[in-house]
Amino acid sequence: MSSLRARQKEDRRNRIVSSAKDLFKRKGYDKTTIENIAVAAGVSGVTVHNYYGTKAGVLLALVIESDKRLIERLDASLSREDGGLVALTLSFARQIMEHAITNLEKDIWRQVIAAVTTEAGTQLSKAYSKLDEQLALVLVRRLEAMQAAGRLAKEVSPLHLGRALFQLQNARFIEFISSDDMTQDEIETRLRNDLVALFSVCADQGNAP
Amino acid sequence: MSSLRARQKEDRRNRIVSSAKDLFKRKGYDKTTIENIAVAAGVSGVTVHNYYGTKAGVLLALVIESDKRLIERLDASLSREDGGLVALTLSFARQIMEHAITNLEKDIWRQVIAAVTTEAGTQLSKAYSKLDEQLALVLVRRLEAMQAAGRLAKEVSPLHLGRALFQLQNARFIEFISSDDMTQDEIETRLRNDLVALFSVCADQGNAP
DNA sequence: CTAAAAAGGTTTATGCAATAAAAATTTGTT
DNA sequence: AACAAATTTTTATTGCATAAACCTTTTTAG
Repeated sequence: MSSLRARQKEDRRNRIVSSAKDLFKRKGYDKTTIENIAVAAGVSGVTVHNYYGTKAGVLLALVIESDKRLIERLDASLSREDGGLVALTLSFARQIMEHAITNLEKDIWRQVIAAVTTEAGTQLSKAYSKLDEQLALVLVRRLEAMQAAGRLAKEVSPLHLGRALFQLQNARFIEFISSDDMTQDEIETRLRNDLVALFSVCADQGNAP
Repeated sequence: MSSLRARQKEDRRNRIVSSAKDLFKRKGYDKTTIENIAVAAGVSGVTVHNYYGTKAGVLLALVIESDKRLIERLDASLSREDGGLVALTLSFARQIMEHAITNLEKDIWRQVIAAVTTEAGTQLSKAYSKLDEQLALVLVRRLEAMQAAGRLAKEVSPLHLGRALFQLQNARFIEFISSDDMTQDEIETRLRNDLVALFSVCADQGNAP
């Protein structure tokens, strides 16, 4: 059962987040104040703080929402991808960048990245990290499918490979949003270079002296 | 020639940064105010802002100093490393983590990471990124040496491989400082898993359908 | 050597995020 | 209907960040 109180709270949360999203897009992150958000949502500024801790917290909540949708779309879309590992990873990266820029400006994404690290340990930050893990698992599932289809050597660990590829993609994604001048194409090139270089190393070279 | 003005300015910069380093270590980052730093350095609070823009800017300046020293030590130390790629990368990662925790607390490093992304485009942020590039080049030089010694296949690009390995290491480093509970050993394990998984993929699997 | 000019720092003032404590309101219960 | 509990709003404070006016000190030029 959901009491009136619980429903009202949920309602306020929704109003705060959607007001914030609206204002962030219209006025930019820096120019919108917590007070602006509070007024638009019909609550007091302190309540916004009580709910989300910081202004960045509100932003994080909003990003988490839209990322959940991304994961579903990505999972469906990548299953139609039938190239090699490089193509798969690049497609993965491209869709994430696409999703990012269609939703928010780069400078707002920079705030997101910053918030995730400074607020490490908070609920929202953990929730965000969890989504990252789920994104990595989307990749892992594709690798498992490839392995089952005999297009990936048996001795490779899909889990570890998927996580590694995700880390690499994520690092390049951060590079992408860190500069307004950086284009998607340039990032794709860099990521491709990473992958080609790594895959051109054979296992025996990696380990032995 | 350096005019009196230039020398005075340099002097103030030094006083600000060293006062800040001292205070950050003694009181922690959050507890030290810009005003504290200013008083300790014998300047006004606004001057600290004029010089470094933000409190995080002062922190960045201080980190850049100590990172320069790291690069030199790392370059020397890695040249004595004679294992495979995995061993090389792990040694690289270990020394960076070691350097990080002996200099500053994890929560201060989180502020550093956040500052680099939010202040993207500023002088200090660019300077930091440049150091990252130099760190990557330390790795690249080692790979070139390995290739020359015939311990790395001719078709591999040391530049691209070095950058890829650096990105991976850096992503795991950020993971390391993002949680107080995360140990160096755990990060090493994760990085090793990344590398082993990536190197177990052969070039033909990576590309073709 | 002195006076104007330029450079750079300080003072002063304002806006906003973040936090804490007290006060007021509303919901839930007996 | 009145009381108790939960939750929000009010009110107040600290500190980061920034802008503008004001001074001091160094340079430069006569």
